[in-house]
Amino acid sequence: MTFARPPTIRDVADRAGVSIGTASNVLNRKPQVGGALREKVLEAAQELGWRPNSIARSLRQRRTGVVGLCVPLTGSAYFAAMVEAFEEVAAVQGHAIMQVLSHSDPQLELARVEMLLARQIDGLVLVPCAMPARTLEAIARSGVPTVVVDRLPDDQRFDTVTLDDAGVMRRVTGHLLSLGHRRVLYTVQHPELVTTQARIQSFEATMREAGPAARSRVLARPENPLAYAGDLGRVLTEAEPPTAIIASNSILAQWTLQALTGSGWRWPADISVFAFDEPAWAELVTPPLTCVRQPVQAIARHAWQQLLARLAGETGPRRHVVLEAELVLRSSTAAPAGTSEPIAY
Amino acid sequence: MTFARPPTIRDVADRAGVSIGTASNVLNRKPQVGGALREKVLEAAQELGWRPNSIARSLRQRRTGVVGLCVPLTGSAYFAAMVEAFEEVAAVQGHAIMQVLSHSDPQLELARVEMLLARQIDGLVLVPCAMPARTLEAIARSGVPTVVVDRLPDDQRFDTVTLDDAGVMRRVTGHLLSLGHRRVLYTVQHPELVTTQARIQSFEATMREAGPAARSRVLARPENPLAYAGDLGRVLTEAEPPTAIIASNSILAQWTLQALTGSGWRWPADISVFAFDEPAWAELVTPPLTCVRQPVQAIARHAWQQLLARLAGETGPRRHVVLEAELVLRSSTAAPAGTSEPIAY
DNA sequence: TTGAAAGCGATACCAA
DNA sequence: TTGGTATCGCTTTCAA
Repeated sequence: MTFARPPTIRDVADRAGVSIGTASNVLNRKPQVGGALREKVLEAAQELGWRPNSIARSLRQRRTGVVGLCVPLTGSAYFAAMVEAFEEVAAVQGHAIMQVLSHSDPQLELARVEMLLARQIDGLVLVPCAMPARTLEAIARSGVPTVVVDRLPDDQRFDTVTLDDAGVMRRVTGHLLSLGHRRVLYTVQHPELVTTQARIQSFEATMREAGPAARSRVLARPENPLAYAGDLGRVLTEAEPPTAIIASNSILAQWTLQALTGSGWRWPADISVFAFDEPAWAELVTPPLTCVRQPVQAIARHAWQQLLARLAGETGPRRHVVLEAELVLRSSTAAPAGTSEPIAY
Repeated sequence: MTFARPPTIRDVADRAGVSIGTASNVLNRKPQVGGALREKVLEAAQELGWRPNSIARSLRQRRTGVVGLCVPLTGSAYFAAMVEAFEEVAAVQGHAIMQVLSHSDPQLELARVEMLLARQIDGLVLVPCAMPARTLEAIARSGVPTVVVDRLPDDQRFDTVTLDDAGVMRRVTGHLLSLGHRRVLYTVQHPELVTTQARIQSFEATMREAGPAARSRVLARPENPLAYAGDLGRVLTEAEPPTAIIASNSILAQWTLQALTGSGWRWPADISVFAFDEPAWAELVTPPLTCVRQPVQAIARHAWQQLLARLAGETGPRRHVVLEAELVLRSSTAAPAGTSEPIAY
């Protein structure tokens, strides 16, 4: 059995008895093509089972139709949804997505993004990790159209699509305050993220505005569920423990509920729980989880649209889209035990 | 501001005063390269900020270093983990992964895979959807080394890595039987999947062996959580309702618990629940969920290793790896109410 | 060792 | 309209 190499456009042209230029024109549905030869070429291509070699095409056209996507991970519901959203919207126009994971590590992020750039991606969507300076520089130098998503709101070198973190956090905190909470704990995994910092600031400012009795507190960078459970246990057994917890993502939300369950605390009776992200299990736990539903589809749609505009040659100033998130109030938040009276907020 | 096109290897060669062949040799760390020129070339490349154009390289070498990955979706914990596992193992050797989603639709699957093939991927990992015949044919015709994962155990055209579905189901069913259950419901989303069929057969056979009192029942193809809740409610209010449910994946597990919660049924008091897949929330629900932990890492590792062997030119007969899964017994399964006595199994 | 030149498979321009 | 040919950026013989 002989391994014939896949037929090239030259084989097709030969078989149809035309030049390869003509064959190319036919096979790319160019208008200037004659009815007679047209048939022969298509027939020949059909018979030979010709498939375009998009590598060769990419080299010549200087575009690959591939868009890079770099996210920290896909295990979180949030990023998984984002990846699916991009895949869907990309396929529509025949784009392919090459996805890499940074594992929240600046070095890995840089390496993976450089790999994408070397592969001549036409555009890039980046959800940066905490210290993305070198990555961003490499991207800027490359000149590849890029949309930065979800973190890093105002870099003037890139188009961005972000959440209104401060605004969302203000509403989240406000909701807890209005329930009567005055001591609130905010737990975060990556305090260095711009996103996180905006949230922390907004959290603390909002708490301050609530008056002198309000105590805000931040628990940062838990290593693993066990260590986190330990930290939480310590905080919750202090003299004046928090009466509500805000978890900064679905992983921390999970760790939080696990820790509470493990120690026999109940929510919202012993402590209210509010989570950023809407995990799949939000309605499965009892009582169900109050959380922030981030507009993943809208993020993907805006980012893609912006990227397409740049790919089409749009050269205007950088655009910064800021989206709002929705608070989904369920039963894991309630007035703290022994509340005097709720306060309108 | 002028947009200089990125420097090519020719620019580097010119600047270093050598031929492009020599430059290429230096930049690819070929041994036959002289110490004097070597420095000059590297310096020139550095100064110009030269980056290899891997499209050009791919065209010449007839390999891209890209491996395609086609999975039904990434929303499920199982596939998300699989994607991460592949990404990790691929990056080690400088391979890139181009991922597409079939959304469990044969047509989409075919289209996406053909796109991958047109892009000259070196190899492919496919988790096929239910009716993959045409996709498989296209792949076989293309000659691209392919590993089929997780479904389709014995196709002689491809290497495969699968679970021992029959064996796992036998153990799952056996566990329920040994707890004393005699009426068991198995709910599945895609009854056409070879995997599912193997599970169903094994389920029914194992139940039959348990004697004439044993009743097995399969609920197939629920459309959505609501319809499923309706179906379940109907079955559970019959004269002799099942005392245990086996859910075929984490999505059905979620729907099941939601339906039970919604109707006020409790597990395992009213009904035991056993799930294939280990969702992130398995330990978050109360009581925690008994489930089948599938060896995702091992699957990815085996598949990748097999693919690398083929890429390296190995031509032996097809290899079919079958892996075992682990039963994680938690509290959502227990003896049915009013059991006379458990039966060793 | 180094250089020159021939591809890789397609597109795009220009002449016929 | 069609054909011939240069070209995309790089690797890889093959001579020198």
